[in-house]
Amino acid sequence: MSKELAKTYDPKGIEDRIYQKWLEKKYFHAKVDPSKTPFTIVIPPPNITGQLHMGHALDNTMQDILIRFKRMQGYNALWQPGTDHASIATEVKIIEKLKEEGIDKNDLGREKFLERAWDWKKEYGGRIISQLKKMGSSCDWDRERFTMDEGCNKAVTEVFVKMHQKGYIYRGSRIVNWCPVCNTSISDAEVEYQEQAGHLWHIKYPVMQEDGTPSQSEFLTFATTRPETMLGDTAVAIHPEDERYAHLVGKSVMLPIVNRVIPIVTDSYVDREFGTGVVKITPAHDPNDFEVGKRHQLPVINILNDDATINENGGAYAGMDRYQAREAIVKELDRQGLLVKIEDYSHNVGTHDRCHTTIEPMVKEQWFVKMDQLIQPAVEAVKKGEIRLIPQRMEKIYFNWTDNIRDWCISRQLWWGHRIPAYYCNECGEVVVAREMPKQCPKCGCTHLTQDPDTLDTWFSSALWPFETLGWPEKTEDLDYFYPTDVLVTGYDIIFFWVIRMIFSGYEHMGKKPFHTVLFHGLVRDSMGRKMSKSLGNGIDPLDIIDQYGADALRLTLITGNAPGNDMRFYYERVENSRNFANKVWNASRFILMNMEGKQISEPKSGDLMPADRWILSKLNTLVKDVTDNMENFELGIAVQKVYDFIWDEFCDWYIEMVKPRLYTTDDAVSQNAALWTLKTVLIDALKLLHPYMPFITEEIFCTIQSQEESIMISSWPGYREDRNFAEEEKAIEIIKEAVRGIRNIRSERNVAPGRKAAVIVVSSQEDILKTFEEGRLFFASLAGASDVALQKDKDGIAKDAVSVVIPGATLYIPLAELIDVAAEKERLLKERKRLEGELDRVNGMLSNEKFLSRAPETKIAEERAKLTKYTQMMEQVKQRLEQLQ
RNA sequence: GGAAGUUUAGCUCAGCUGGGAGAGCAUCUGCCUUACAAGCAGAGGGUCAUAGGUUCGAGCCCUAUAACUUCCACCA
Repeated sequence: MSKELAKTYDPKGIEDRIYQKWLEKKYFHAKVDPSKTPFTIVIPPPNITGQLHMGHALDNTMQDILIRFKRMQGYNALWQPGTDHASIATEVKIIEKLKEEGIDKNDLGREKFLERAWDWKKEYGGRIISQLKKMGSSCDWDRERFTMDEGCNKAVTEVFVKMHQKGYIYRGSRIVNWCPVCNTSISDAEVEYQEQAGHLWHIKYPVMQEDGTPSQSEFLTFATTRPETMLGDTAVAIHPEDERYAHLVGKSVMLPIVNRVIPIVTDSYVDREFGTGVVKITPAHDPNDFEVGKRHQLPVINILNDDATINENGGAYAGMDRYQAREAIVKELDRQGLLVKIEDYSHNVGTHDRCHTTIEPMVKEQWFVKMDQLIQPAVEAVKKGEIRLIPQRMEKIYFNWTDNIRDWCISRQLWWGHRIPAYYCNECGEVVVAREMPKQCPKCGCTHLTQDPDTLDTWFSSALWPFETLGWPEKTEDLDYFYPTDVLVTGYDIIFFWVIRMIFSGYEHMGKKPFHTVLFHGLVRDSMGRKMSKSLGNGIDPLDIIDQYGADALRLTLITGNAPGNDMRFYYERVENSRNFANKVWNASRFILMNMEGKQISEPKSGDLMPADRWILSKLNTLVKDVTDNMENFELGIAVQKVYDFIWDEFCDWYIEMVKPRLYTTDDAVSQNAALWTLKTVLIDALKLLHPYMPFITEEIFCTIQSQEESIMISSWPGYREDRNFAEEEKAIEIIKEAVRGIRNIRSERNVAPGRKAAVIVVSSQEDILKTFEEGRLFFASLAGASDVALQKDKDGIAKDAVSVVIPGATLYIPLAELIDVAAEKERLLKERKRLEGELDRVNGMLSNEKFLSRAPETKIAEERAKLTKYTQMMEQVKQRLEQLQ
């Protein structure tokens, strides 16, 4: 590798080359090693249908930062990758593709369909993986898994059988959410409610008289949003204490059109305040009605086919679409004089979160997971802090769900997925749940059994992800060593789908939590705050950004200023800024390399370090401590902000500038060596701190400077060192910085041409301050644009009207003819006096407050006392100057 | 209906356990100073939503209010 670096950083080419090297060197690979502590993250497996989007980019950046950080700290870091078969999402895609070819799924048949699905997986399953590699993700690709690979299949079957034995999985007729387009049931979590404008139809049913005929005058009126469901009505309900209808208790009504006599039942589910206080009961198509039906032993009449057309129970309406039937039925009721009125009504309609079809509640025989007991350890774990959610407020959302937990419908009428390991006897109907197809029916002994055609909810397998990827149900070394994993990083949008289910599954099957920390991030939105979506066309492709600005710039953009769990907006301007920072780092390194050229650099003796060297080393030392602390606490955005500020402001804008005169103009080899050694040392440690965030550029520079070392990613994380804590030098350099800023300020204010040099006279009665300036004379002159720096104890010989700068402990004079303007000088000093008066009032106020002195911590009081001294001193200097100008 | 979040500089957002308000972008001024114009130096800009309270001290804690956002439930 050449030591010649280009003038601007160009990530193209560099990134791929470096990633290739990492792969070849197997740096991402983690092996069981009892001498090291493991640190494990399992990736939220992306869908095989998926393409990398900004959400993935953020998610994976965070994981990679943590993994690289821990790896450098010496942990045996494993980032377990893989992909998800994404049952319904993939099946929908394949059906679409088949449609383009004019093929219907059902004509193709299950086996052929699955072949197509596996082809799809082969073709697209790898796409997202290669995209993750572009991001720089340091996953252990040797361990890549798939939720439908052999091991995961085994795990799923094992879990299903075990939970069935324990009674946690059961089969039953329940109201499920049915998607008539996808032709499958879906879980409650997959239902998305949308506010829709609709109508409220007020309808009346005639009350049956004693003689068994419907009354012509007495009716029960109620309202409904889905009039077509009347075909399946098996009762009407009133509140048991509703006096208005007390006389009807025990009577019946005639269900029009169908001409079925149905009972009037009383149930406290009815809200007397709503509408007329009467509810029609359709047990087959409404979850609440289903419950009422159970309580009153009402018949359940399903009136819908799976595609939401009316079935044979709908008589004349059979075959009609649900909405067609609705119209026709309303018309018929109107004709019979039973339609009271139609109101506009806006209400929430459940839709399928994938296809946004209005779901139809239907009674179906499905498989469920009984949740009430299973969820308990998951609740306890978060309550007791065994599992920490970041940010903590996610706990409330978590408990809100667990407190209202409902059984989980896990069967799907799909083909792509884990087929349910349940077998039905063709002869006697016996249901057998087993790891393999039984040879014969245990009840009747016949050999004709058929496997349940349904597959499992895709989240059923991902719930097992943290342990199935490590080898479960086998007892593997990996499982023993890496489980429980450490941190899970994911978006808050899948807390119910995935996070909670992994937690209870971990406790249930492993007897241990799956991870100790869940780090949530928010959504990446567009610059207008909208969700990025295909329909809006406002998505930004991370790969385009990588192509334009580099993966490092993208990663930095996503993590900077992003607090856990908060949504963020994506701006090109911010990526540009990140790119600029990369360039800054690049050029600082280039500067250092250029100056190192041909020189042997050795570690200087402590006494050979200049105050500026000690200052930056001390600053770096503090930075190392702070950044490590922040990262340990998952404050990734704060940590990188500090590294950014340090590199740009302290290191580049001050230290490098301070050091230039030593490199350019001195013949002092000892001082030069000290400067170069410090530059290199600080740069390398800063690069290490930055590496988890910007892996490529840091690697490129590190390898160029440290040609004898092979990679920054396996170098060790810097530690805080007591011997690099230089409080005195920090203070001294801060004084000089203040002086430089003061002089620059005046020069700028008074429009002194940058090239115009002027002498500076530093006047201070304090030996230590004069010494500081003496030691920093060289760089002070260059930074303050001074032609000469004179140091003196008093202001003898200085023109009375020379412009001055007051800093704590010293007054600086610039005897430049064009700056002499007594009036302006006075004005400035008066302004400064006013500012100091304010400061002194504040400090004095605090220090004269008895309660402050008795209650505030010692350190705080000492701090304020120091300020008092400083401001008093400065005030004295300002007053003296003002007198001088009189 | 229940819950959570947000409200800080013109814009987008940080601000860790309460101890003198920060960043990026944008704006204004001056600089192509041999690492970097993707840069350097300087400047302006905030009653931290409102009203109370706790505290020696509140952007941060408590209460209420307002606006916006999101999640959960789904009463026909």
